[in-house]
Amino acid sequence: MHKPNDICRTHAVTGAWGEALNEAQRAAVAHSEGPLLVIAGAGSGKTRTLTHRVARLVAEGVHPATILLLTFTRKASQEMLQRAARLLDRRCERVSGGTFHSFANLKLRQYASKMGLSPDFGILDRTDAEALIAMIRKESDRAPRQRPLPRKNTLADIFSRAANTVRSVDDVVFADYPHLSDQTDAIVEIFHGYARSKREHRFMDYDDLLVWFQRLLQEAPEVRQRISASYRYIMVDEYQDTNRIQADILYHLTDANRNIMVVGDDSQSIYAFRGADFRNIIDFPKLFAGARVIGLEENYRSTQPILNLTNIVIERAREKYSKHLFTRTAGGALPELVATVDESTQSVFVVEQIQNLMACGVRLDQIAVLFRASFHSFDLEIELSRQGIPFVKVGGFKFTESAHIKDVLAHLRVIANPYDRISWYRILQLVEKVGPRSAQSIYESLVAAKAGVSGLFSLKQKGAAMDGLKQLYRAIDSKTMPLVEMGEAVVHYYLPILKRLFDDHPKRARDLEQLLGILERYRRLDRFLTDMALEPPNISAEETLYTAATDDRLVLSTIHSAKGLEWQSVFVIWALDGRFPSLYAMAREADMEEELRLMYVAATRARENLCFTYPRQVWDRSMGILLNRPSRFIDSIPDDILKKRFVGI
DNA sequence: TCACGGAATATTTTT
DNA sequence: TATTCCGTGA
Repeated sequence: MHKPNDICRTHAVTGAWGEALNEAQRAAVAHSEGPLLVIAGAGSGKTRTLTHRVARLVAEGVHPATILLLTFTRKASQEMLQRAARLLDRRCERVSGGTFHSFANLKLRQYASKMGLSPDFGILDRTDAEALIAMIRKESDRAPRQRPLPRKNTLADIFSRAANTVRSVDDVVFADYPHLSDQTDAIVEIFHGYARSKREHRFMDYDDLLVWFQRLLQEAPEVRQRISASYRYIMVDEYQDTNRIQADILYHLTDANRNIMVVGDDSQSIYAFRGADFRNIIDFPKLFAGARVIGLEENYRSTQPILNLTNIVIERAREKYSKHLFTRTAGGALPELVATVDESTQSVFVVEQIQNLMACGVRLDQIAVLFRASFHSFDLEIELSRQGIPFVKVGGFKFTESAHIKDVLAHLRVIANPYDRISWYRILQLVEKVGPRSAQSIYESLVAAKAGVSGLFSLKQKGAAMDGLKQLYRAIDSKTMPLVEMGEAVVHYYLPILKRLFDDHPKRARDLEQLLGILERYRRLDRFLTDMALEPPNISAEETLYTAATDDRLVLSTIHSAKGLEWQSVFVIWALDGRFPSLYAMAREADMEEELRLMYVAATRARENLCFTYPRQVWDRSMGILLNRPSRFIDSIPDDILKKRFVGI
């Protein structure tokens, strides 16, 4: 099925490494100078096209380091370069690239002085950022209020959205959080406090990396010239998920050479809630006049019956590059829409179907269950455990975000920077008898003492906590030790705390061993800490050495985390109007459009079997309404495209 | 001021 | 599921 007739296997572009390309892909691979937009439909060989182009350029003698490949995840860029290396040779691995954030980080440190920044800034991940925001919020919360200030999580969302959409905090609150508009002044004040504190402590959060890099390129022409001249070819993956700052960064990066190729699918833009603007892809030809546009519409993934359905779904979108996916494969089962009596019947039904598929010889890891929100799978998880079906859940928390890893990292961060307020607060409160109050006073006297880590003892009365603080001091007074010993000392100190705090400490202790293993690969603490924030190891919190042994497991995933992946059989559960699209999205048309695209992404993950399920009647407590329709995105589709079924008890 | 336990609650989350 | 919130007792 991967060998349609018109493939030109003898063409010079593909001949060297023999992997077939279709005509559109070949045109994209052969493109050399000037801007190029590739609209790559789901399953149309996007990655193949990118990797072939990298290999082709390198094969023709372009120096790898002058090719810049920007992606959203480190994993994506690694995989692409490895594939290119397999096509050609290891030179492809020397292509410049990585994530927007890691690239910004690199260049910002290099040119920090141009912007009056210190090159040794620390990086705040989302958890750190929230912790700092929480502190600022507490400080500014002296006056009595009729209503509590928004939670730290909400505040971080607001600030991040303001940065990513290049709007003021006022605007964001007014437009996107109208229910908080009576607190706008307080929110803005916290925002300024947060910004001030970051500068004072030389911290950058994820958004700052992009914002400052954009500013550097814009305000320092000589730097812009130097950087842009050093990349002859720029390629960007998942362009539909870039935000305005990223688009602007790219624009500046092409100052010297206009050889930019972006690849994306506007129909799969599902990160607008984080500031991604799918208009970037629509506007690309306006920004880069004379841009060539190539569409990849031949699908190599799904059967025609599945594509018939997904084409209908995406037809319902308002604004898009219209595309119509097709395949040359014949046959295939109709997608199904199954109503069940209630949630537990839905779980039972899905499990039965999975068992049927297994009986037919389908491997478990070729089956996925997708859902809108990560808690939608809770009931199913229980049923799967009951039936002894192994599964992995992807999406949600990352290895480096779990509390125990953050705890250990915080100790190391204090060693790297003894005035790191966020980390001090965190580790001090791990000491017995020390709460928020004591942490604050200890930190304040520590800063005043200006004696580094040993300033820990500058506060006179600490009474009950003294013993714990001494132990803490012993663990982090290790500036001169080799890195690994430093880590070991911290973990050794932390293990008893781990046991006190977590019931599942054995599992978490193994994670810490892994962390030490990673630390061994580094020689500099600051590099290690930066990498942990920007390029965390690719393991989810669950995915330890232990569980990785069995990889034939069912996949449970949020739709967001499933982007770019495919399975033989896909179940989309909770396809209930009000859950998917979620009630939250219904107020805003743009949000509904994104939900629709999300449904499209879900449906296009399936190769052969696609099944939607929903509980027929669900009472929504928060809104006080009865949900009893299938998702509007797949409602009223004729039976010869989508087969309907009801499952009772 | 701190620790602890039970209850409530939950969009999505590449960096 | 797992984090966070809130009340209680020390």
